[in-house]
Amino acid sequence: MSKSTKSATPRERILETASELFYKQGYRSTGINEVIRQSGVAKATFYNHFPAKDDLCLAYLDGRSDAEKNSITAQVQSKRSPRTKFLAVMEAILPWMETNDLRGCEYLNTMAEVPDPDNPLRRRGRQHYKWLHGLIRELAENLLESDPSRYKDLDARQLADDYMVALVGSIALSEVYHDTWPIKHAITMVRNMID
Amino acid sequence: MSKSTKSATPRERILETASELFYKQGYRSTGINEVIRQSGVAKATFYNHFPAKDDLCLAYLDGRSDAEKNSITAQVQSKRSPRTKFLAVMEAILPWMETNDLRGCEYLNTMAEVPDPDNPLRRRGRQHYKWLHGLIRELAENLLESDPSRYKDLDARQLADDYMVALVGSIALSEVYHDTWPIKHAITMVRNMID
DNA sequence: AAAAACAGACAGACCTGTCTGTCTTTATTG
DNA sequence: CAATAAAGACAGACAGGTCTGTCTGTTTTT
Repeated sequence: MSKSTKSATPRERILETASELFYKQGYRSTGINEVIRQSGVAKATFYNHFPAKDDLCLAYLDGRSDAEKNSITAQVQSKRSPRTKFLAVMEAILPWMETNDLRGCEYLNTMAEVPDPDNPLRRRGRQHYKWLHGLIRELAENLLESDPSRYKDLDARQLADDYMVALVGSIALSEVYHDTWPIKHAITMVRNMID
Repeated sequence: MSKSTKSATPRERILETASELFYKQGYRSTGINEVIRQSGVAKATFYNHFPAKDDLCLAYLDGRSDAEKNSITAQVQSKRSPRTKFLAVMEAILPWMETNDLRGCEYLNTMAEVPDPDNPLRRRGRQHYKWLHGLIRELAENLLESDPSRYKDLDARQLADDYMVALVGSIALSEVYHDTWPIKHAITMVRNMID
């Protein structure tokens, strides 16, 4: 048992430990036994909650997805204008990445370890990115409608696609370079798209 | 033994087999025994050429890097104008990705499995992307110098950074969506950067 | 004759998942 | 409230398989 995870339920302890380890070390590099040991749980208890390792990974991805959705949604709502709401998504990436040791996106990393496109783990990644894409698309539409004359040359769909490419590219590149400059750069890219 | 890999030397057979398997299945998911079996080589022979599995992975990444460098360089040189040379890099990604079952970039995928930033495998990824970045930067400078009045508002450095973010983002996204639209989209993005 | 490739047994560690049995908590009763 | 029943958590041995890497010895190539 590692930290102040004593009061939580076994399932929570397992999931919390696994999320950390899967993210830091990768999915395949992290063994069930390591998760069990660090979460201070009996093996039977573990398999009672998660029939197989893949189920644990699914729970990990789902948990992260929910947390990210809540975090991003909150940050968008905290802004006033359509313009600042639009920019908020990309701006949220920087602090998130900085607190994560530049380990990149959990979905991209997991997908790299799971080649089969039909694997449920991969579906989760697609789902999450489709959600993000939809959100950005929506924010783009709101922005364009807020000042049609100014943004008459822009198309919401294309704008959202541009946004996604820049966002994902900056995350992946920052992992490659182990530096945050690509994210800072992508922030200005997104800003230039609409200014 | 799988294909027409009989005439090649054992080392070549090993490397060719491993490159396929590592790329398709991932590094950790591919066992040495599988490589040995499929390349039709004795185990002692394998360990005679590659002291450890990581050495094989390094050779795999280096081989791919060289091949990509040659391929991209050739495609750039086949173009005439600075503008088409500039665009050639991004345009080269589409056919490459299509022939690869949208499995994405071997460096991004491998780096996801190797968390330690100082691991030599990760260094290789950084090296390769720095090379690519340098090439694009050079092409950007040539482009800007070719018509200073037209491109007076552009900065080569920033242009190259934009380019890299779009390029990497489109590769990662196309793996997520298992579709080539992000790459096609990034091609127009790059085009819009200079037109 | 020397170097390299072949074939494959083997060691030791690690993996996921099962199983047995005990202890603790929680829920349901009288 | 108190006794008991049921559910869940604990501890850890164990099975069966896979992993990397070593080693022995034979055959082929140079």
